[in-house]
Amino acid sequence: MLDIKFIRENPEAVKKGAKAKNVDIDVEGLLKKDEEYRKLDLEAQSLREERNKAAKERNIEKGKEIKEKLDSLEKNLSEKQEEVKKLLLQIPNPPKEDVKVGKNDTENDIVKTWGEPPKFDFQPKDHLTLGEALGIIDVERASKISGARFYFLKNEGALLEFALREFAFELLIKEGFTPVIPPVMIKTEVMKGLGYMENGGDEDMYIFEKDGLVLVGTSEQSIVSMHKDEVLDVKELPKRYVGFSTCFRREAGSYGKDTRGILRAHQFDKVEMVSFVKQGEDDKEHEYLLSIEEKLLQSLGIPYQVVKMCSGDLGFPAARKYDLEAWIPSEGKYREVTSTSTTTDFQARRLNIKYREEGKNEFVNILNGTAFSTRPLIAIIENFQQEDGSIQVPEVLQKYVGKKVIKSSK
RNA sequence: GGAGAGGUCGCAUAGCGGACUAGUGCAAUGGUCUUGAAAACCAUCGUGGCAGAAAUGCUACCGUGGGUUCGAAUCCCACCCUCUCCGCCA
Repeated sequence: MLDIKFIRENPEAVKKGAKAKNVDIDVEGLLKKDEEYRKLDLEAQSLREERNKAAKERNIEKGKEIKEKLDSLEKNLSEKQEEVKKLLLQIPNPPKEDVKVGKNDTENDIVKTWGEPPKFDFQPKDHLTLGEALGIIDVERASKISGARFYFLKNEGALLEFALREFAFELLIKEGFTPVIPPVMIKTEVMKGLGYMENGGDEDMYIFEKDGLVLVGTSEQSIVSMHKDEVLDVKELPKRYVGFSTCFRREAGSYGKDTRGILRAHQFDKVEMVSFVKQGEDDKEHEYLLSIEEKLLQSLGIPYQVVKMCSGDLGFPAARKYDLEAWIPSEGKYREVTSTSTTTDFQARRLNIKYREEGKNEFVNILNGTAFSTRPLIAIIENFQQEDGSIQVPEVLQKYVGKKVIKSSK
């Protein structure tokens, strides 16, 4: 959510930002409604003033008269307020100055490439073929009991995932992040507050009507909401969390896309970073989160490229976003494995998360980034495959997996 | 699941239809005193909105949403949450 005052003063900038994101908004309509709202509000205020006076004087007759007027006025007022709010919530966070204006993912820029794609003197297999043969991934049985887009991770498959998690947690705790395991179900109201249920976002969610709960699509949703309606002490900032949780996505509208293997599933695990920083310090923090994500992939030895999203490929709350794409040999291309975004004060305003400095309250800036998810597992399996179908375990993960090579036990 | 208690300003507590313009204590901030500190004392001290150049004024907010009333923190209804006890259960 943007500050209505900012919109009043910078309507052109707001329009420009929305256009760059391909979002249709009605700024003029919003400002007109806002003006009407303020006019009504002023009237209501002075009526209430009279009402309070009359009550104090025990002027029952006059009080009754005012009450009647006020009742209808307040009804209009709250309707108008709803209309303003509805329009306000439809306005996306404008992209940062340095973000290229572009239509969609075809206009994203590769800003960095690290490592060399491995050269195989045999035909590399994909992660599912390898995983099934090694007995570490089982999609067939998962579909028997849960349907499409589910998987079992078994044996070293399960261990590899724990290894990624442990490795990420150890590194991030050293960096001062607070480890956290958040709830994976949050109230529908809270999810709405996050702004993820608008524009059809609810189509991608598992919703429990009876309990008023929603399964999170990323632990960012629980962790960011953790400080909802709080005023943080400036001394606590930057406040950084590393969370682990299972994530749930209906993947509606992605039928036929990435159906093979475990790249796109209804349920997967993710280690997520969330930072709360002072107003204006998000650029620095964004580079920091990016550097951590790079360090993690580098430690594994996975070749990757950093892609800076153009305006049209940014989500609704993001002002800047980087994707880290790992090399996937079976596809012969880079695929997104992690990403990081700054939402500036957009989410904070919506969730009412502030910090106090020198007696003044200010909205925090909130950023998020993936440390690891199940996806890097795919990159490991494919990049470190051997001709005999075994997989070399990255050195940094060996102590967690307990071996250097994953071989078929058959 | 059953029975009870309770949600008030950062924290703790008072208030249970009209002087509540929400009191008090603690914490915090500034100051006095002190070589420095502690203590003591003095002062300041909730959030949002609107109007205003500003000083300031008005208004809303006592878990949330409705209702009763000229007037609600206070009464009524619904919901949410927390705690205690019992039952069940990782």
